[in-house]
Amino acid sequence: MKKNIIIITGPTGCGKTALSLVLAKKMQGEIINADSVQVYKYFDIGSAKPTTEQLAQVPHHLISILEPGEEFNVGTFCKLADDKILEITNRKKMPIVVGGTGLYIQSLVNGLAEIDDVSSEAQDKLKVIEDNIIASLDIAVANKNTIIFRSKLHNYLNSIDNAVANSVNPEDISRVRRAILVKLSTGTSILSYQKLHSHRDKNYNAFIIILLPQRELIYKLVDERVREMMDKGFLAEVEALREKYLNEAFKIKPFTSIGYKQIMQFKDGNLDYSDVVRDIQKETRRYVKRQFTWWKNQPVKLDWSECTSKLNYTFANIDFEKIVEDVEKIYLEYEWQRDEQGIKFLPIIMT
RNA sequence: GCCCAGAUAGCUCAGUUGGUAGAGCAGAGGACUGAAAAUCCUCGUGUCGGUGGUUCAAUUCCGCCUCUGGGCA
Repeated sequence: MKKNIIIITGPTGCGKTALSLVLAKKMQGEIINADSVQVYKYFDIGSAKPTTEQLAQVPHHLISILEPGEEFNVGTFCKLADDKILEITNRKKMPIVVGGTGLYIQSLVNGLAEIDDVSSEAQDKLKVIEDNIIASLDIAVANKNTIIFRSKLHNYLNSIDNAVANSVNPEDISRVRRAILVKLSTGTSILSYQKLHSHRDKNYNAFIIILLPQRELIYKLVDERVREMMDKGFLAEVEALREKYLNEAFKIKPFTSIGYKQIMQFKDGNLDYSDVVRDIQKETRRYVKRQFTWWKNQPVKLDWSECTSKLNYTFANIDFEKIVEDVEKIYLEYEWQRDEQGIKFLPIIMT
């Protein structure tokens, strides 16, 4: 029988942490982190990790488990989270997955195409190919951010895997690279793997609580939160990490995330101090927008059962105890066994 | 009070030798199957400050008015 899990997600800064603590205490839960930056050690302030006091209140998993240079991706997340869910369930506790990384949650619930890890040979080969492209370009455009570089890489993909090349935008370097790597490594097109999987499998009975603050409200919360991060010493945190990793920094993934990226640019002298806060706020707003798009369309696209309930609150006098009471009632009313999909979606609107 | 320069998209501005306009930023919508806080796609109608005049036609030329800078008394 499928295991029950509760998931709390929503845009950054909407109160997921606060809600998760209250819910975990009430339901004998343990929290599993589903945030792609919080898995890294030392990236604390900028990733808005729960504080030490908060971490002590309830058992937390998959937070600060990696050194910054370590590789991590959706696949790894799913494996680790699956193990934790099993472990927690065996302890007769409720697994509560909390985080804003939509892809992680989707993949945990719906599964992931089964593709072996790409070989290091494939990775080396891609590197050689990219270096050759760079070498063939004029110095002025010999940069991986240029359109010309990207279109040449896309041409290469087209030569080894025409079908994916047609389905991927040439500018979309992440997907172009991934497609090349899979083809080089396995000899099979990534499209074949994806077709085989097609998001049909459901791994858990998942009760997905999604916090949806009104746009203007969340933008205000985001602006405030960025200012708070600066007050808490965000600059110093990045400065210390920068000194620690120096020339390696460009290889370290969490440095490319919002906030860390801008402060690094500032420290390199490529961004004025007056623009740092403004830029971080702006990028966070855009990120929030992407998260909205993701969650707005995900249930329909993945054929999740429609939400039968919806909760509304005003943020000004928000009471997490009350929310948890309401949430628990809905959760208990729900009869998992009778639901074919095993997925329930509970939006919480905040105005 | 006088002189000069402005007033055009939410913001900063470009432009129309007279035929009702377009960039950047901000913003909005979307995609997403092992880098996802990543990566990428699409989207610009606004009394061209108000008013009167010249003209077939005015945001554009002329007059007056209002406001905003700067200068001189």
